[in-house]
Amino acid sequence: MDAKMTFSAQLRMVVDNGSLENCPVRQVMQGIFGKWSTLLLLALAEKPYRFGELRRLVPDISQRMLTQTLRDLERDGYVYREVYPTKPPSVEYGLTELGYSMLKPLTGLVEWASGNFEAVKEARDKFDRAG
Amino acid sequence: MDAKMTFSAQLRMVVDNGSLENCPVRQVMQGIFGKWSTLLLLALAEKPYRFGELRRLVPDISQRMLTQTLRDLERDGYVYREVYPTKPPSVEYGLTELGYSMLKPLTGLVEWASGNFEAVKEARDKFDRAG
DNA sequence: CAGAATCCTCTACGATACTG
DNA sequence: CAGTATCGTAGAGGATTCTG
Repeated sequence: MDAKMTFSAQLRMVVDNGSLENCPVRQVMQGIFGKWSTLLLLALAEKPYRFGELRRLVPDISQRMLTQTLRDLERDGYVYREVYPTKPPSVEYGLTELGYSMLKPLTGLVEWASGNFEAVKEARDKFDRAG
Repeated sequence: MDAKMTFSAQLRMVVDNGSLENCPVRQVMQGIFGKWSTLLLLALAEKPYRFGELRRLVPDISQRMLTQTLRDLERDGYVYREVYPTKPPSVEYGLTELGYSMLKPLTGLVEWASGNFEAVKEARDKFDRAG
């Protein structure tokens, strides 16, 4: 894909393709924008982790959402799942090549948010004060 | 913010800060990841538009969500809102400096999605076939 | 034209309990 | 240890109607 495409060309990529429900770009974005997806991808970017380790790394995720988000990330090809037949079983999760590839632009956004959240907060406060 | 921070440092930025509800980085990301936010930001990146023009550009957005999403983007400081006292009134929306600044990393993600949605689709199909 | 108000649906997410 | 299964809730989003 041409990295120099114009904004309007990008907009068309996202708006068109029939109905929005079927737009592939939107479908990909939806998979990344869940409440826990970014967090887990960042965690796995460091090194592979086991299920229980991820729970401890992200303390307020529920067990249900950890399972489900990992499944979704695995389904989209960002994360692999490796089961070791020990007793009790241990399962390792890690990023795939596609996952690392996607993480680069995602990290750009995280870094922007880290560097600019104060400006956003100020804008919010100002907007709320203006009533 | 140091652009060279490690992934674990980024993770801590997102995980820590007390409870996740209060994490400023997450709050910023949430504002960008809505169903319509990215679409509207891309549209406004080209040039300022009026309310009705945006409706036509993004046909399947409901009037309610267009209003609300524009309000949210304005509140976070990404979008300005300019009212012209004509009859009937016309309202122009456009990106602020902060909006353009944020759009750069966001565009990186959109371009990644545009270039890789087929790989994601293949991963999904393979996963679903495996049952 | 650019919205506000109202009502409704759907699903993402959480809490809890149970299992190979 | 690494999950399933079930139930319940809050909020995002949609459809419709009304207005300065």
